[in-house]
Parts: sequence; C-alpha cells; structure tokens
Amino acid sequence: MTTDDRLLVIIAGPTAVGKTSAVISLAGLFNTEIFSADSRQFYREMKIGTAAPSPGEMASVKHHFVHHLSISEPYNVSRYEEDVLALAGKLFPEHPVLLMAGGSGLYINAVCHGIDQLPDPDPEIRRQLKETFTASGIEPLRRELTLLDPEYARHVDLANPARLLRALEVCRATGLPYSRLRTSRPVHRNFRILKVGLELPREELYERINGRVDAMMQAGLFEEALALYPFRHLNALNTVGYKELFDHFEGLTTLEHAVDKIRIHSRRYAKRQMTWFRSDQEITWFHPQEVEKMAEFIRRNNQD
RNA sequence: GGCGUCGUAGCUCAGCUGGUAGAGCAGAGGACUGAAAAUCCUUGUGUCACUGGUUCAAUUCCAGUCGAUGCCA
Repeated sequence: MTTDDRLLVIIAGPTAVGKTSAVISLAGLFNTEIFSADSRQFYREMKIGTAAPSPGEMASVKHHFVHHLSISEPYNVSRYEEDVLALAGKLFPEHPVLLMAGGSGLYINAVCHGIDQLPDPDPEIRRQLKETFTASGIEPLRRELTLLDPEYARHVDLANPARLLRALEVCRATGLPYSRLRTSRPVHRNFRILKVGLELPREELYERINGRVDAMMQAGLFEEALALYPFRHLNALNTVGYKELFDHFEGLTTLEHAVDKIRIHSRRYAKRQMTWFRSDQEITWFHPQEVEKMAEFIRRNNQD
C-alpha cells in the first residue's frame, strides 16, 4: 500500500510566533489533526510554562504528542520519529493532509529526514562519562574521542561537552567509532512533506515573548514550578521558565530577577530557533496571520 | 544655600601619576543526529555630559555650566 499522495505539512517557527493558533485554523480548513513537534509540550506536568494548547484548543482539534508523557519517562528524538511515523501511518488513510506544528528543529528533522538507528544510551556509561567530565573537565573527553574516533574528533565542536559525551557513550557502548554509525542515509517517506515557516519582525516577536511571560506568571507558573521543584534534576525540567524559578526557590535570585531571566532566555531560545530554521531551504515563510495564504499554498502543493 | 561625590558602549561599571578607551550583562551572527526550550562557538567606535583653559598632546589636570546623588544647613 502506498500513500505517496498524502501530505504532511510542517508549521515551524520560533516560540511565541503564533504557531498554535495558525495550525488550529488550518486544521479546521483541512478537517484534520495536529501533531506537536515541541519537545517540552510532551510532558503533562508542564502546562503553563510550555505554552501548551489550552483545554479549549485541545478540544476543538485533535492534538497528538501533547501531554502524552510524564516528566519521569525517558524519551528522545528517535522514539519521537518512530511514534510519529506509526501514528501517521494510521491516520493518513483517513486524512489526505496532516499537520505538524512545533519549534524543535531536531525533532522535525528526524521526521523529515530520519535519524540514524543507534542503540539506546546506556545510563551507566552516561553516568560514568558525566562523572569524568565533572571531575576533570573536557580534556579527558577530547583525548578519549581522538583515540576512539579520530574522524569525528576532526569535525565536532571540541568545546561542546554534550557532543563529546554523546559520541563517547556510543563508542563505548558499541565498540565502534561514532562517525561510522552516523551514516545520515537519506530515508524514504511514503508521504510528501511541505514546510511552512512563521516569522515576525524581531522586535514584535520579543514583545510577544515578554508579554507571554507575564501572562504565564499570572496563570500560575510560580505554583506549577514550585510543585515540580522536587523533580528539578529530570531532563524535562531543564527548561526555560522552570529552571529560573528553581534558582529563586533555592534563594539564588529574587523573583523579579528570575522572571527577567525567563524573558531573556526565551528570547535567546527564539533566536536559536530562527538560526536553525533560517538555514532550512525547504521552508516557505509566512506571517502568522496569513492563514488563507498558507491554506492556498498547501492546496496548490496538494494537487501536484 | 554650603561642602563632597559622580556623569565613559543599550545597562552596570574599570580606566594608577596626561599619549583619542575596556570588562560583565544585554544585543547580534553561527553551529547542531537520542540532554535539543538542551549544549556550544564568534562578536564591543562610543560627540569618554557640555563650554572654555593649561599642554606638542586631555576621557585623564584646572575653571565654569548643566544633570544626578549624599551630608550639613
């Protein structure tokens, strides 16, 4: 069975640009459902700080990959890719068009271009590597990588501990050089993909971000973060909006300063997202309110 | 009103005894294959408040003006 006439439309863009509202309108026009590609909206305990769709929005259109996990469940891009492909396979027969909205570029890439199949990380190996890094810094990691995978060592950012840690945990677990396993082989999807990007003038986007942080505080972000404080070591909570308040709970900053940091970190996050998406030549850009234009663009590409 | 302190990058401030300036933060640009709202890299020319004076040379010394602030009245 082939579904090559089916279309997955990606709605990408920085945080607070207006993806949620645009994609809900589009879902209405195309009578279809929405996949989220926001790596933090997955977690049901994090509702306010992740600006997840409201209960009303969730009720008006079927959303997938929103609040489907608990913060304590381990999850990663590769599993996301599998889960999305499985669900798309189920839904496409009924829906000529499916929508995916989100700001996590890596997750979107995994769906569009695939991600290399590698063994799941071994928590014990990861723990040991982290311990080495904490105790002795990045130098031992560099040395080990140069030894185990000289090829990758030539290309990685040797100043980035996260990259080195990841490569080493794969080398150690498999006994093979990480670069050998990173084939980046192009995958074939049995549906077509269309990428829509949403953008606003920088100043306007930053105003929206600032406004949204205030709105989150009024909606009870403080209480939400306080309830999650005991779980602050979980990766899911290494997230803008929570970690800054955790600092305040620990007495490291005033509340005012913490909220200020949330604004700053949200802006920087948005900037990184824009850097990521800007370099993606497959994206066609729209103003978030040009829903009609987007719909037309989708229809046009859906006929070919 | 008197005395003192201060006025340097968007913000907070460094600049010893004169040779036209430099940090942190913010901002900007970039990277990115299982932590990705993560992680990391690059990036600092601005009437040194204003006006005069001294000097070969003044952000730096002197005088005045304006502004901020503190103490005394």
